[in-house]
Amino acid sequence: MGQGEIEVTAAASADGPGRLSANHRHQPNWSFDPQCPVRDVLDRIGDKWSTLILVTLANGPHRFSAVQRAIPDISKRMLTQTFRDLERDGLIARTVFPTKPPSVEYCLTPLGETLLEPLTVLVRWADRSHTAIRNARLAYDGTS
Amino acid sequence: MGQGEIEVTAAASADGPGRLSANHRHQPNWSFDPQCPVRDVLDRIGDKWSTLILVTLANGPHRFSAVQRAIPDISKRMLTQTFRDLERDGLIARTVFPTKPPSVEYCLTPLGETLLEPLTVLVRWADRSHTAIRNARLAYDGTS
DNA sequence: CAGAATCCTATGAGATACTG
DNA sequence: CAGTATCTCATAGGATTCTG
Repeated sequence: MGQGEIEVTAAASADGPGRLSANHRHQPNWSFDPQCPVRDVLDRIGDKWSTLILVTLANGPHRFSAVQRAIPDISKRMLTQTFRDLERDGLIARTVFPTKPPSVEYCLTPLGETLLEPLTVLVRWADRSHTAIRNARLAYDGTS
Repeated sequence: MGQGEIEVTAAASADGPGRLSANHRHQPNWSFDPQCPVRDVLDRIGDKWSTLILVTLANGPHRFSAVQRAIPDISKRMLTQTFRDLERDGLIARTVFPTKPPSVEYCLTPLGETLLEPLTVLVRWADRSHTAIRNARLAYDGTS
């Protein structure tokens, strides 16, 4: 399986995650149902901050404020909330050090580390393609 | 570069896309600024429908209604809007066939196809990991 | 320092009805 | 069929203030 040929059935593997619907044999022979596990997970990852936080934690544990510095425009509210969500999903772990002013450290769990590969592939693509995308936008906006 | 070692500098390659900030040499020596190209692109891909639509178009051109069938709960409004955004970003192309009831076909552009690899890697991860995530959620909710 | 609690607003997104 | 046009609502997320 190279690059041009994509196995769409990846979204609908044998054990049922793809939640197959009326299979017409060809054409749209699968669908992304609302409670499809792929969507369930992607919806969570697809928020504004999760990816950024996970990639930030890619090179080791970081403290609350360290992550905030790495992502300048995230508010403490959103940072806390996203941390909780990621922790709930088992992607990051929270460690509290009972020092004078308490310090908290966040790090990736083994599960979270497995997400790094897909994410960095995506980030690298974004990095490589942003110029082409910007040009496309300019062209589109100019044409309209 | 295997799996455990992630090159975070992917978000800040040589030509500047990572938008380096105050480089303290170690620790948080980079940051995701608001107008960082990576974020610019990720924010768009990270909406509720883009990924689903792109993966749907992975196996060939689809008509408006065909995509709608593949993603049952998307409204025409959102489908149209997301199509426009993806077209503007140069990821998909729109072709109108002037038949009696007009039919429109959407397909990936070459640029859009390059996004398929990152996306399917992510989808496959979601497919593999959703069980672990669900369990983590149950454990977390139980603990609290 | 690392949050928790409120308050408030922008916008993502559904429902419905109309059209070339 | 493939949209466009409104209307409406939920909620993601920002700003601010307070605390162990």
